[in-house]
Amino acid sequence: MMERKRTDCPALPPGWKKEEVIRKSGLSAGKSDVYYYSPSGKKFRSKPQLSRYLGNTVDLACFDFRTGKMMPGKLQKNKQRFRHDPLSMAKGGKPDLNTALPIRQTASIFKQPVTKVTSHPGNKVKTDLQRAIEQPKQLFWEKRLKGLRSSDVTEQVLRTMDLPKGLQSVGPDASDDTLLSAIASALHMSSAPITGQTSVAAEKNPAIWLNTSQPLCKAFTVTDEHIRVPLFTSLRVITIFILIQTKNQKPDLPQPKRHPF
DNA sequence: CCGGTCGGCAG
DNA sequence: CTGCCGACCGG
Repeated sequence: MMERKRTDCPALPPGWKKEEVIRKSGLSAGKSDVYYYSPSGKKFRSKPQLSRYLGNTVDLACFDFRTGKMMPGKLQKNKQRFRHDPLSMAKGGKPDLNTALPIRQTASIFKQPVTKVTSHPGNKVKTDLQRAIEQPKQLFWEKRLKGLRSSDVTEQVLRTMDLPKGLQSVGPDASDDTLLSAIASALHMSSAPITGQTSVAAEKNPAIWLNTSQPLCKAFTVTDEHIRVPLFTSLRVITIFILIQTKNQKPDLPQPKRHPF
C-alpha cells in the first residue's frame, strides 16, 4: 500500500497534521486534495469545516488551506457576501471591503459582528488630546499579539526567533513569540528603560502587581555579554538587545511613540 | 477518491 | 460577459 505522509503543520496548534493526496485518474487527474487531521484524528477537508471546529481559538483569516501556511496580506477569500454598505451596494458597485464591520473580539464560539449605531450622522469626533494620551491600557494586551509573525516579500511566514533562556515570560501566555512581540513593542512605546517586571510579586500574581509600562517578562538587564556571545542566538535577537541597552543607557532621549505591532 | 457545482476573477 | 479554475462538498 502506498503510505501517505501526514506532515506537521506549524501554522496550526501542535498535533495538527496535513495531508495532500494526488488524484490519479479521471478528468481531474493530477489535481490534489488537501486534508487536515486534528490531534484526536478527526479529518477536515475544507477551510470552513476547519474554521467551524476551531472557532475563535485560531484565526484562520490568512490561513491558506491548500499550502497550510499563514499568508499575511492575503485577504480572506470571503465566501459570504459583504452586505453592510447600502450606498455602494445600491449603486450596483461591488461592496467596499474597507467598510466591512469588524468582528467582535470577545471569546465566543461564533463570530459576532458588531452593530454600528450612528445616532448623529453629522457629528464630528471631538479630539481631546489629554484624553488621547492617557487611554486606559488593557491588562495582558500582549496576548492579542499571539500568532503574529513577520513575513518576507513572498509572504512566506518567517520562522519564529529562538529566545535566550534568560528571558522568561510573565502572565497568562508564556509563548516565546508573544514575549518577543511584547519586548519589541516596549521598545517603540515608551522612552523609559526596559527592565521587565521588577516586582517579584508580579510573577506570583501578575493580574494585581503588573507594571503596565513594562513588557510581560521577568526582570532582566542586558549586559555586554549578551551581545558579545552570538553563538546560538540569532542576529535579530542581538539587535533587540542592543536597542534595549542603548535605550536604557540614555533614557532621556526622546523616543518616537508608535503603535504596538 | 473523483465528479459536480458554485463563485471569483482574468481576459 | 464568458470561460477557466479553485474551493467545497456529495456520493
